[in-house]
Amino acid sequence: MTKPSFRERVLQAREDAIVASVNRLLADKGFESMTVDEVAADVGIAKASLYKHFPSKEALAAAAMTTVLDRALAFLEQEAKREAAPVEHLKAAARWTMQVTLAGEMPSLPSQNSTLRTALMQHRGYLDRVMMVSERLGTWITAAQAGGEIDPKLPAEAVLYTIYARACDPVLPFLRAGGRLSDEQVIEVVLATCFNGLMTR
Amino acid sequence: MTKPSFRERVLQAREDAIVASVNRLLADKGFESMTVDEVAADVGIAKASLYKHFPSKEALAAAAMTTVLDRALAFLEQEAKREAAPVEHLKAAARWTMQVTLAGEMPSLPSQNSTLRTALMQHRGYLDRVMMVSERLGTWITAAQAGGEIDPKLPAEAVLYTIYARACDPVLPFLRAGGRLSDEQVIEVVLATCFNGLMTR
DNA sequence: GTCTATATAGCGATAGAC
DNA sequence: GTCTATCGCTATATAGAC
Repeated sequence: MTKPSFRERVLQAREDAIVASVNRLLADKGFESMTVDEVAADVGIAKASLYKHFPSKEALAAAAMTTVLDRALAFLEQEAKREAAPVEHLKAAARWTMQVTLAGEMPSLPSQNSTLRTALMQHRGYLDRVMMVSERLGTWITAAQAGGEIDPKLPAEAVLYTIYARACDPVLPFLRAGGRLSDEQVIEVVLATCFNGLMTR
Repeated sequence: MTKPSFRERVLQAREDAIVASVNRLLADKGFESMTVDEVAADVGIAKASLYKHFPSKEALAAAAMTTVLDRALAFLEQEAKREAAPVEHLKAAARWTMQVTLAGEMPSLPSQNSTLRTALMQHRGYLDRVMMVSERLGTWITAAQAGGEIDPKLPAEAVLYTIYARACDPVLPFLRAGGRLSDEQVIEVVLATCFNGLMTR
């Protein structure tokens, strides 16, 4: 790990700017509707220059998703140090996810048979990070089910997917559009329905 | 309401076939990835013929969404005749929605700033049906909250959106892809997490 | 690596014959 | 109303000068 040269650092900064733009546009319009021209315009460079950094639109998106996963891993690492019951860690993870989503920084997953999906499935860095996040959450889920906080009758993978799904929950933007709740209130409502259910306890 | 001629009936049948294809393709790939050429090929007619029936791709999708809403209204009407607690009606509605989704017959909503979304917002028939479905569910939600079955502290619109959101819950296809659960089991698991929450009761 | 300019392909929509 | 053929546009991606 040698010290990066000035030239390398300015290049890295540019790539960070690109990824940030992609992240936002991806969250706002989705992969299919986002165009490379838009990204270039948003970053403020020529489209051809983009392709010197990333070989394809899919690679662009994959870099954005990978970056978000790195942010998630950083958060989870901090959260793991906190003293709390496993289910509280899970709630914190879901809350973080929804905060990122409402902040417009959560690139929407490739819903179905997209070219992006096949590209991601071959992207080592992406898959590795998904695995790491899943394992971190998985240990909390197992512990929470063993302790009876999370319903032990639920398949663990169902719990995992349910938490993941908060990242693209359409209830979040809908409730915000209603205008009667602040972003914080929206998150607490969805968090409550997620962990407590719709029915009265 | 005069009896339709033979010619009218064969035309209606063709439009039904078109809508059915659109419905499936929309559920499978989403609006942006679905192409009009695909629809034409799937129906087995020329693309130009499609445009004699529907003036645009958006109109095609709107017709599919409207048809699904009609199916939903028909189901809700039957469900309303059944003797049951309000919350049971809501569960039945959510279950029906998920069944349609897993059957590949639920056109995915326009996630965000799509051209489809603006088109739907000007489509009278679509908006009317959304209103009717929302009102039907709304009365059950109000009754269930008054009776204390659904948590009265939750905003009614949050309950409504949460039930709507089962139509595009990514947990459904993910759990199915896991291969360890039948479609019926997948639905019951998601239904349980929706109404009971992740935590043990 | 950055730019301007262009290649190439696919898409929504239409023209016009039958 | 159905078809074949095509328009017009936009998108991803690249060539080539600097």
